[in-house]
Amino acid sequence: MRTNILAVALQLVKEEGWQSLSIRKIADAIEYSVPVIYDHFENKEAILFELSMDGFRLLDRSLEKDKRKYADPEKRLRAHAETYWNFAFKNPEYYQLMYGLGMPCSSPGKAKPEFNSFRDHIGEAIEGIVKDKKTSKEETCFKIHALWSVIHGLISIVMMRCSDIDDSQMNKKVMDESVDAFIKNL
Amino acid sequence: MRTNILAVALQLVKEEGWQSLSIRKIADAIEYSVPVIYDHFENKEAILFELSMDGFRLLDRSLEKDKRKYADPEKRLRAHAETYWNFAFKNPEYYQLMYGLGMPCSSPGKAKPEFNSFRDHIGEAIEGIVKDKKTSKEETCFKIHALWSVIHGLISIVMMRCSDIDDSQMNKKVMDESVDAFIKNL
DNA sequence: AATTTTGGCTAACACCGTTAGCATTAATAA
DNA sequence: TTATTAATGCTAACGGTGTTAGCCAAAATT
Repeated sequence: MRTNILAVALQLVKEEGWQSLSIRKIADAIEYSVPVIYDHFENKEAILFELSMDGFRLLDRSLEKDKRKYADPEKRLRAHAETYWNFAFKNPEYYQLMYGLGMPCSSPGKAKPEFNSFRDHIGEAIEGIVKDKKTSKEETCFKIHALWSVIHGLISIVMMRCSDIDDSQMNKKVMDESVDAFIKNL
Repeated sequence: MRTNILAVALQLVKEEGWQSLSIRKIADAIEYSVPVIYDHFENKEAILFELSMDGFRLLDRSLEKDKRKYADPEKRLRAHAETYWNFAFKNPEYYQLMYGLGMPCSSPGKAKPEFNSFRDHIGEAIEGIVKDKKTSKEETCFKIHALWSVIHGLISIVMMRCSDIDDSQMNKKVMDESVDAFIKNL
C-alpha cells in the first residue's frame, strides 16, 4: 500500500509536475478514498519527502557503481560529476524534489533583461580581465557561467541547509576561495 | 494601489515566507476585497513575478554601484561576487523568488545520511587526489563544497532556464571545463 | 456467540485562486 | 439639471486544496 502510494505519486509527478500533485489525485489513482493515505503518511509533505529520499537513494546507487568501476580517484571524480549531471537531467522531477527547485512565477527565461543583470555585470568584468589574452567569445561565455554557477550553487546549498558547514563565515570563505581560484585560472 | 499591493505582499512574504502568501491575506492587509487585486494583476503568479523583478532591480542597483566604485576589472569582479552573496542572505525572500528556491518537503538538513551521498562520494575521491599534498582537513572540506556548488549551481541555472546557452551539450561543456579547472587547482 | 479490532468510507472544515454579477458612486452628455 | 455612462468595489459563488472527525461493516479474537 505504502509502496503503491509512492509509485502512483511518482507517476503523477512525472506526468504533471510536483506542483499539481494532490492527495485526491493519488487517492483516485490507487482507487481508495482520501483518508487511507493518511494511515500511511502523516501528510502530503511526508510523501514528497519520501520521494526525494528515493531520489537520493537512486543517485547513490549510480555513485556506488562509479566507485566500483574506477579505482583512480581522478577518474572516479570525473565519473561522479558526470553521473550527478546525468541524474539531474534524466530525473528532473527527482532533482527538483531533492533540492527544492521550481516554484510558481519563475522560469523567466531570457525574456526580461533584469534577469541577466548579474551575468552581464560579471561578464563585463571578466572580459576586462581576459581582454589581453586571446580568449574566444565562446570560452568567455563558459567562464561567466562557471563563476555564476559556483556562487549561485553555494548560496542554494547553504540556503537549503544542505551544507554541513555551520559557520556562515566559513561558507563565505568557500566562495572567496572559489572566486580566487577562478580568477587565477582565467 | 498596485504599488501598495506589492508592498503588502512583500511584507507578508518576509513575515511568513512566500509559501503562505495568499490573495485573501493581501486583500485583508490592504483593506480591500479580493477582486480588486485582479484589477491590477492577472493572477497570483504575476504578483510573485513582479516581486522577483523588484529583486533583480534591487540587485542591479548594487552591482551598478560596484561598477562606479571599481574601475579595475578584477577588483570589480570580486566586489560583484561579494554583492551577490550579501544580497542573497540579506534578502532571502527575494532570492528564493528570483531563482525559484524552496518548496514543501525540502530543508532536509543533515538529518538523513542519504542527503550527503554525493558530497561524501566526491569527498572520498578528492581526498584520494590530495592525499600526497599537505592539504588541511578544512581546506579539503572547502574544496568539496566548491565542486559540489559549481555542478549544482549550473544544473539549477540550466533547469530554471536562466542560462543563455541553448545547447545542452554546451552547458555540459561548461561543467566539464569547470571540473577540469577544479582538478587542476587541487 | 459476543466482542474487539481493523479497513475503509462519507462528509465536513477551513482554506485556496479565480470570476460572474451586482450595487453604488462619480463623471460625462443632453 | 437631468439622464446616461463609466468607474469602483463588493458579495457570493465555483471548483479545488490539505486534513480530520465520525461512522459502518467485515474480520479476527475471546
